[in-house]
Amino acid sequence: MVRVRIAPSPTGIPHIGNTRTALFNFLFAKHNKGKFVLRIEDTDQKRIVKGAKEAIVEILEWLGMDVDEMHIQSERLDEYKKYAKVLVESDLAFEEEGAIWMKMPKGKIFSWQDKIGNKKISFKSDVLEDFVILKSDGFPTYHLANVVDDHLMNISHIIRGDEWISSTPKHILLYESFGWKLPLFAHLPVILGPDKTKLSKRHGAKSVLDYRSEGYLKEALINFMALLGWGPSANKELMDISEMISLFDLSDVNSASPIFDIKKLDWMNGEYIRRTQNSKLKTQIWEYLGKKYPIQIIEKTIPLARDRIKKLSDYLPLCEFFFKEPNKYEIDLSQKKDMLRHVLNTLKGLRNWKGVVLGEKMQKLASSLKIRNSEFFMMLRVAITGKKISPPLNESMEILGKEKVLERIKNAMPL
RNA sequence: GGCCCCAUCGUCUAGUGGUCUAGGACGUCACCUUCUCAAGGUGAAGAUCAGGGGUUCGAGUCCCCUUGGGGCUACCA
Repeated sequence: MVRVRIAPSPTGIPHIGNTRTALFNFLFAKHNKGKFVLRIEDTDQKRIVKGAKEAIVEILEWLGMDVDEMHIQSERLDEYKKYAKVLVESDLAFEEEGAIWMKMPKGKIFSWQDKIGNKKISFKSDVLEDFVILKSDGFPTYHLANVVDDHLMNISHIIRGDEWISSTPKHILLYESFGWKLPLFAHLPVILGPDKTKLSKRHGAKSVLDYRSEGYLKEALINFMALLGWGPSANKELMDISEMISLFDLSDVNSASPIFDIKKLDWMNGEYIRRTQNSKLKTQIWEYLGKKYPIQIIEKTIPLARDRIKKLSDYLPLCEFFFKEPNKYEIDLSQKKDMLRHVLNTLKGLRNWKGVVLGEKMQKLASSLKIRNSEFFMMLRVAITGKKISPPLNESMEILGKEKVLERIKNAMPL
């Protein structure tokens, strides 16, 4: 029975690095029809950040990584004390200054076969030192709590970040001292930032919640994280979660540290937006914007916007003119008064207010005014939207409606 | 400093001794399409597989060294 766990400490909001570790655990568990356990490692009281635990749970829920069990270490203090005592009684540990220390034996070699890269890693015990397993405040250190819990919770595979490699010999010592069976270890290479150093809050690594509020889709984020250090042999890129689950294999995980490149995430997010059904995208944008804009108008604009946005947050800058009048014009229209008047007069008499019809009319008008199409449309675009970049004008005018279009052209004409 | 891990286009990667004068994706550039911007289509540039030694008939793929990068070295996790 495969049982894996993620063991975050509630010292901050998880970023891409922690979350990818969770994802790999999740994929591995599901692929093997095993269990996915969440264990909050809140054994360092000083570093606990309020709300972090809730954020961890929220992120897992948002991404759809449902946990089968949840444990909290601070509720299990008796357990750790009990096992620390066992070690003291068998003379493998000792007490000093209120803390309990594990004795590091000499002349031993600790080694294991790591599932990432399928390589043997070994450490000489002589370079290691005695270490604290129970702190003087009564809380265990990571090493003790981790080993005790992983054993008690029947964890079969420990899939965690690379930064734990140097601690693994300590954990092996503990397992051996208790006479417990060793789990399998898989140490994931850490994700590096563009500066090639470890992704961390200190380096401004954004929390996963930040990505959500910037308008990234969970499907895109998951897909992107999965590809950081994992290359399915099929060489597939765009995959939904069920495909990832069926393809996932620890032996396909790279040993080298990947660098986080947001450009590819942006592209992927755009891909996912383009694959989202109109009706679903409409709701997502409406909710993303705090339900403040009329959903009927959003709905009409979706076909025009979907190919033009990479993130949900790109929608408003592109489509804001549908909801309110421009308050400035990106091009000076002061020399265009005559032309705008022509447009106004032509449009006034128009009965059939459809994009195609508008298109034909405008083309004709442009040629009769002897002005290049592109120039003509640009003038009109700025007059109506205020901007040099907008969705296609004819369709936008149709959505906006005759009344508003006429009004805007009028307002754009300098006195 | 010590110990450990790592090394294929700018980035994510495919590649597990011969089919690799190294494939795909993002990004970049050009062209097509076009009312702007996108999207889409076509194409291009971009990696002497970090460097040097081996092993082998043959190495990106195995071994060693060097270099570079990263991690750990707390009564943090």
